[in-house]
Amino acid sequence: MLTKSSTELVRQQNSALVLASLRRHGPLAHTDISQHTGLASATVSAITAELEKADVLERREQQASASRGRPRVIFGQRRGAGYLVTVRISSDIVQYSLADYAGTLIDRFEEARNHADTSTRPFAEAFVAALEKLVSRSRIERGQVLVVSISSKGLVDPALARLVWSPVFGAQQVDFAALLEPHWRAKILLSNETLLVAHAMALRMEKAGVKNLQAVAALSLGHSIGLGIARFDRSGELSVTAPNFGHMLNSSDGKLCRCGSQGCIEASAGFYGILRTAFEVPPDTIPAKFVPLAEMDKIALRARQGHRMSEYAFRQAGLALGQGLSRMVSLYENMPIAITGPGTRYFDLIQRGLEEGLAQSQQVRLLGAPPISVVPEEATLVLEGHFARALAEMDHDIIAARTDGD
Amino acid sequence: MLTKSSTELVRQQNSALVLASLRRHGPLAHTDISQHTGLASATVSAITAELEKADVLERREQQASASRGRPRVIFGQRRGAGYLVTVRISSDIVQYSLADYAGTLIDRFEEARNHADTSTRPFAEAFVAALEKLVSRSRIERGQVLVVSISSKGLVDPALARLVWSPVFGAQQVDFAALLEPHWRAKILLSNETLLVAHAMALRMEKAGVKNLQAVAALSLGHSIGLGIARFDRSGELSVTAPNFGHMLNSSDGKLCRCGSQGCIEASAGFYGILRTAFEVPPDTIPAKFVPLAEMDKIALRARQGHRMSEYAFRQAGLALGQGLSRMVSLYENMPIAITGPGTRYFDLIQRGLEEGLAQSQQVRLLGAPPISVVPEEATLVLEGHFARALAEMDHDIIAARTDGD
DNA sequence: ATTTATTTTCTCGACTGTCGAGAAAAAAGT
DNA sequence: ACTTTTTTCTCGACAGTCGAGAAAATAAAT
Repeated sequence: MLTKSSTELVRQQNSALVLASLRRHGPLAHTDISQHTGLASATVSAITAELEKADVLERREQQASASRGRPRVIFGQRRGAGYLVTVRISSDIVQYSLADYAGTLIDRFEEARNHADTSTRPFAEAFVAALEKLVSRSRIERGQVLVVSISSKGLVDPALARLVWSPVFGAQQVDFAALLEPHWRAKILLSNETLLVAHAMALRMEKAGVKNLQAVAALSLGHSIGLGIARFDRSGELSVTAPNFGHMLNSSDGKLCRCGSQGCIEASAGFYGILRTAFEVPPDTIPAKFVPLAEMDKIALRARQGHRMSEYAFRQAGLALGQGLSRMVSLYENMPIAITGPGTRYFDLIQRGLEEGLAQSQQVRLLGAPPISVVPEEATLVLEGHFARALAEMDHDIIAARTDGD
Repeated sequence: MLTKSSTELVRQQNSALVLASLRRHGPLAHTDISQHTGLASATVSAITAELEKADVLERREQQASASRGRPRVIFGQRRGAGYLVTVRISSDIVQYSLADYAGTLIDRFEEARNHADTSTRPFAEAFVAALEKLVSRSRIERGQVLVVSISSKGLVDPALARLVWSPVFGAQQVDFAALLEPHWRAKILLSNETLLVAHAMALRMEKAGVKNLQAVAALSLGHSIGLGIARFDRSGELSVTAPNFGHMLNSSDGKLCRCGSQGCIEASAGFYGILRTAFEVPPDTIPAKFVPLAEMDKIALRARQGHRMSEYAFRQAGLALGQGLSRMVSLYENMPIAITGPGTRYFDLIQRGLEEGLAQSQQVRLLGAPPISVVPEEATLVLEGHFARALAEMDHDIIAARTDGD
């Protein structure tokens, strides 16, 4: 159902527009805001005045005025207007970060994960304690943290902030909302890691001035395989999803996946899948859950030296990925694909198979293969996505609160 | 990029809301409009008055007033405010319809297709002539036709109104916009047929009061395989797409598809694919382009009587469909699936394989199989979709024109 | 030191829109 | 004829955007 509009909503939308343009371009003067948003100067005045009174924006010192004329007043997000916490859960570590409303990092630390421990209880306790440590170390009230943004690989229920299935905990669900509910007023965002990568890539490409950008996909290669899709919807907003790509059915080849199904993409293209093929382990057995990168490097070295089975394993991985991506573009549309993750270091070995797999579908033959780029620093992208999403969420919440607040 | 908002846009949105609620519920009185839209009574007055003056709405005779009190004034779309033409291109016939702005059918006829003729030229000429016939027979000016909505199976470029790939013309593209450009001012909409089915199903389910409806998929079974996905986006608007599902890669089994690729879903589940398997024709040959329904009925009969290879052919078709659908829900989300088309009459033979294919993916095992319903009358759904989309388009255009028109 | 030019921000009135309340209209019941 | 009931219509208050021009604040020129 469509919803009704009103003059108040107009203000809300335009306020959001102002905040968004400050996010995109950094602190700006009145004139620039007007230009970037298309709003009339008078409107910008009204909005900035209101946001300034609400302690959301603050005036920044302008740099030595190069030109003559009345000096510009630079507006920027007020640092103390709120804080955000990001939690990046990866296979071996958990990284906690604290940042302010302007997006500047305040504190960050990592904690090692205990692989042997597959139950969620100790993890949950460590998680709550780490958050406590984060705020107390920086002398921030829990109440000032407006958003906690958590990311993990696996299948996520974003609405309920519940981890449905993850490589680490399997089907043991983790309910983050319930964990923080009692003591934290912050909004909990739980995102698939590769979703954040896709989000960050979309923003990067938009900033780089890519024309007619409709959608971007991110593919993460590692122990597990992740896919994120970011699409600009009709209203120009970015809507991102993390499909269950790694465990999408690839082929009825009987390769057992650690999820319990057979023939998942990950069973061919995840690290353990590559290792299994390279060592000719029977496809119905699952090798060690976590394959050390050094081990993968060894296989890659052999493959590059011409060892047949190792080469074959990587090519099969590429094939599974290419076929999966061909299905993705068949079901969505052609879009640029960014490949990240530790697996990118084997891209030379994967590429041929990947292209072969892509070329097998009509969509690709008709409209050409999607442009593929390799962006190794996954962690950076994940953090970029965390910040972008959390700050946008804060902006929206603050604006929404303003209206019905007083 | 977000776009700025203004008071005029508010009026536009709310006018659209009023027109949409009239579409959904039929002619309504002031009070009902206010209730359905959530707009204040005064606002409804302002909007209806404006639309009435613009000859978009008209007052209808109210039925014998059952209750006392001031009699209601019923508003409805004015029939003559514009006309729409729908063209349904199927494998054997082309159906042309003419309807008015209120959505009532004025004229309809069908023309047989010549199968032997695979060039687009004669088709294009017949198409233009049929449209001419449609308006002249009903004494309507070409200029009064505001939308021509065309549907076909195959791959479509909705933005350019160009048929990119179709079962009939293959890669020979048909540019409908160019065909009508010189003489028609109407907006040309070109949609994949199953996209319209998905749209219609979404509206039906919404009307039936299904709760938490996020998305609906329609799967059309016949000579070719089509899929439409309708999703309600954040703003509550319905956005529908027609992925290239029939030619999505299913399996590297070498089955040649008529599109030239190998292993397409259609190569297993299209009528010719089923026939090929049933008759044990080598998978690298393509049987007759159009398999008569009578022929398929015969195979189905044999299958139901226990003939192994026929049974197997249908089960393989189901398997390919089920695996494809499992990929669809992996890449999108779980959603109700409506199956239509002539192939539904063999659903009993397909079902087992379909369920088997679906169950092979983690997504389905984790979140359950999507609810599947069978809705045989495909043509009805296509027309429903045509009308819904064309009328919505007209509503939007009329409202948009109002603002910058005077 | 004062004036002028320039650039930016701020302010005012006109306009468009929504909303709530209550007046006006129009029919049925008494 | 009067009352009741239901619905539509109208009015004034309020919220928002916009264009134009006033005001502010600085550098350059005199």
